[in-house]
Amino acid sequence: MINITLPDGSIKQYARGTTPMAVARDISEGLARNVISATFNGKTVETVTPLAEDGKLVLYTWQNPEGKKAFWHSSSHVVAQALEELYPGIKLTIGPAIENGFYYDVDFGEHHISDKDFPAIEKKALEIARGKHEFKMREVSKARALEFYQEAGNEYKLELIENLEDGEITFCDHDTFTDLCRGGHIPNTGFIKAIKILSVAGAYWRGDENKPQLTRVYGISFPKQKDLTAHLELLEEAKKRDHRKLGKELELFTFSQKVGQGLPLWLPKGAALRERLEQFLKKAQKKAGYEMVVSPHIGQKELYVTSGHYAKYGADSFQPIHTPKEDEEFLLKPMNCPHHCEIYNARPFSYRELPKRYAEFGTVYRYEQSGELHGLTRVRGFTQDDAHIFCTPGQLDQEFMDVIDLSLYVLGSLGFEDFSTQVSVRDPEQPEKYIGSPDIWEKAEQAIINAAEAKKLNYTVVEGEAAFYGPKLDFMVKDALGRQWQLGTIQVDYNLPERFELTYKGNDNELHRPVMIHRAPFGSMERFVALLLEHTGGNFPLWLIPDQAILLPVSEKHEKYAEKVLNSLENHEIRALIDQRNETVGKKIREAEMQKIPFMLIVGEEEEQQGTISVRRHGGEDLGKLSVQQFVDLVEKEISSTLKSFKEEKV
RNA sequence: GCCGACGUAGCUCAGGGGUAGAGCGUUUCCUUGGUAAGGAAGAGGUCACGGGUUCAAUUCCCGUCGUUGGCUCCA
Repeated sequence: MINITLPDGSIKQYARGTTPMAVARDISEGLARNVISATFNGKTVETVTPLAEDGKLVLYTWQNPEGKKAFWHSSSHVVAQALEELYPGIKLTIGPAIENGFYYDVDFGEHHISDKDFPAIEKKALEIARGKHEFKMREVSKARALEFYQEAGNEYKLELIENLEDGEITFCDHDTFTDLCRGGHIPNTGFIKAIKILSVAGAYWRGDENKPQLTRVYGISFPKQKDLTAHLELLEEAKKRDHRKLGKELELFTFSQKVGQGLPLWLPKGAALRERLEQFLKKAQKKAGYEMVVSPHIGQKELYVTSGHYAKYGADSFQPIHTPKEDEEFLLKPMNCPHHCEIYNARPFSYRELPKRYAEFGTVYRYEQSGELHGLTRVRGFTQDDAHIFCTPGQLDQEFMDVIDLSLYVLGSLGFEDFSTQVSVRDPEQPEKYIGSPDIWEKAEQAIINAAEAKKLNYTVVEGEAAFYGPKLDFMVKDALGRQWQLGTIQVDYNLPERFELTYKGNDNELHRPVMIHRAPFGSMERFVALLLEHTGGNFPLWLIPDQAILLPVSEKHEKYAEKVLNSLENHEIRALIDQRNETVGKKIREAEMQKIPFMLIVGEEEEQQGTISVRRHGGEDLGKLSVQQFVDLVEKEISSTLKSFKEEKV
């Protein structure tokens, strides 16, 4: 007999060789029907794997992420079988589960597939799934495994097997299909009731652009047809919220082929919105002791050689700008920090004067590869809400925590409640990727973790994600559809002060190196606006939205009155406009709704008589007739409830 | 940059070897209206660009540019 510990802590005895499925059946018939995956002592096992020792067993259903993983991984086997049957001679490589679904990387050889082929693949895969074929794992010797794929002529699988130890190689069979596989499957293919092939894309073998390019087939599957329908609806919703679509509809920004790809043009409404975001942050930064600085868009190449950016990004950035003078070269600035270092260098500082906090909405240029460009989230010219804090090593912890406060204030004011943070540290395996000595890195990493602890942030540490000049803390925001975005960033930097020979005089009358903090709570204005658009679906917070109210005169007779109301709204700094078109009220309302304007103010005979406005909220709620003053109060109250000032005194 | 898809009116899209269509928008006229589309008429297109095949190309083929889904990278 063996002792099986379940997640609730209970221990049950079973005959040696029992299976997770048998345990599930012992607990309840219902669980047995739903269990699709299990871990034993932390290791993924099949639901039919015999358990030979005491241990902890966790059973998973579709409701658990682990269950979904097994489900999607199993689905990739089924799709792979379908592909092999439809396109004989293709070479399969790897087919893992991903966050939402799975993919299979395939060398299609002579075959070409496009989205027109998806329905046939889905049909074939579903046919296979309906056969309720069991997934059966078996151990295979390395020699046998190599032989199998040599016969199949699949050099990719051979490469995978070469890197595995004899004795740990397993194959998985279902129906007529066999694949090299580590394991973690659902009991049989019959659980898969809905399969959707989502897209195909190129992907290099092992992510290396020097290796052959494979075709990656993305798909997703579900245990119920209605789950697939719901998922497709979510994708539709994401499409509706796409910032590129909304940006066009709401006239915020555009792109021009003539100007160049990846170079956004901000339209008046978008520019004004950006301006409000900047003012909002400037106000908070002023309170937090920042000083604004301004630096030009280009700098001598030498500047970036000193900073190390040239060595790191030179090849991938805009090529140097030459002047009439021989050998003189300038670069479009890829970052603001070198300029700010030189601003710091403008005069000597005493430790009594630190920290210095230099802020600038600095526009930077990076030559992103054309395939990387995406709406406003990945562009070639963008404005960072950048600042660099120069402080003594002793001030670092406090400064870092203050920046966290500022970032939290920014997120709170814009309605992001669901976020986490990530501490990015070195990859210990690749020290050559980073500049600066290991002990300096060690100190910087520790400072960040200390601050995150002190601020009780929900954080995870990720190795290898640090910038080349220092570790960082990133804010990861979940938007309304649950998608993760990387936003503001705070980075510690001991390297640039060294490179630019920054100093301050300490109380010992000696020169010391300051520490630098790079930080950008928005990240970049472009990306932040994109995220806000997708998060809010275009329904920005009232303080930020381009048009807060629109006056809708019932007929031309009431335009004069509408203008009068508009005037007094403007005196109260409410952004409003009048729809003066010769259209019916119904039509004006419909279009104001589609423009997502928060308040529709209907003015007609009655309102003019009473000196009121009829207020309709976006979405249809009727707030009745209000005086202009009552409406102004309403707007002001709503704004002040979301937009508190930074470090507001409690009264 | 690489692989796939796409590029038709200001916008969203249909069409297809014989030089083009819808809805919305826009213009003009009628209508002066009460909480998500009042009516009529008109204007608007070198079918992304360049080449090839063809009697004939917007349609088929090739290339370029751009957009897009990924790969690598990053704010």
